[in-house]
Amino acid sequence: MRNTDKNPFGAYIREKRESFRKTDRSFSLRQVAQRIGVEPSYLSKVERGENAPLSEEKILLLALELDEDQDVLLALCGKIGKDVQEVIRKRPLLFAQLIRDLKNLPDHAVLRIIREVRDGKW
Amino acid sequence: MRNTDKNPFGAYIREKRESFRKTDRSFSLRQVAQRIGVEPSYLSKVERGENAPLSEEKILLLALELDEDQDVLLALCGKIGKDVQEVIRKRPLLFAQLIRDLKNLPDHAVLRIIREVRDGKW
DNA sequence: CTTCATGTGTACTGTGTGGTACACACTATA
DNA sequence: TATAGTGTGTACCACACAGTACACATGAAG
Repeated sequence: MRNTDKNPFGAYIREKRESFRKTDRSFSLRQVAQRIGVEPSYLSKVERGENAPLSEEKILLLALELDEDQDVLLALCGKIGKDVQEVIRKRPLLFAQLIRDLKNLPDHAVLRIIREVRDGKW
Repeated sequence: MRNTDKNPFGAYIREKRESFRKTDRSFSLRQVAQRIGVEPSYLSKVERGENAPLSEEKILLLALELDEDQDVLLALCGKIGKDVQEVIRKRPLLFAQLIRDLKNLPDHAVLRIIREVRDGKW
């Protein structure tokens, strides 16, 4: 596999950051890097997809910065939030199986379950 | 935290293996180690909780060996199966949210959902 | 023209992961 | 009593993860 492989995370956040930057000069790479707590050179590598992994903590900060969904950004990095992982690990028989059962359901069916759960029907 | 911390995985599989061993001498540490493809000294460290991580692949083999549930053994190691992870990463908005919503539901409620999904009601 | 901010290249680091290789002491057994 | 098998201690290893530190070239702004 090539060095700059097709991981879309870097390109995605770069685009998002630069779009913010058009109206807010505080969204330079350097300043965003400082706000999420990494060196500019490192964020640069991240944005160019140079196999520079971000920790979950930084990804969550970046999601706040760029007004993105945390779970989506984590997923783009191949990760899953620790809180979600913990839910599964505490009741693996239940949750691992449920997820496998839901794997092939279409979105609208999963959404229906979510709605029913939220309505407190359970 | 102490070196041999309170991770229960090692003690758990040791007990299980030794119970098998009472009726089947092929369940010595060495032979099981060979069957799952690690060095005996390493499995020894695993069983004594000496911070010796097993890869998912070996854990799944061990689950077959010891007639244990794969997801449960993985969970005891603080891991989640790659297949389950992939389901979540492919549709993070749906699944991460669903899991958080189900977090505090009692077992029987989750089971009801599983049953309904399996009955094809969705 | 200088000065400041910006993005990037290069080198380096510590910790965790997932192991191997081999020697050692003990035990069962034939 | 040889010897085969058993569990363990010690040393070592490669690679992934998650970065820092600093120099450099460029571009914008005063």
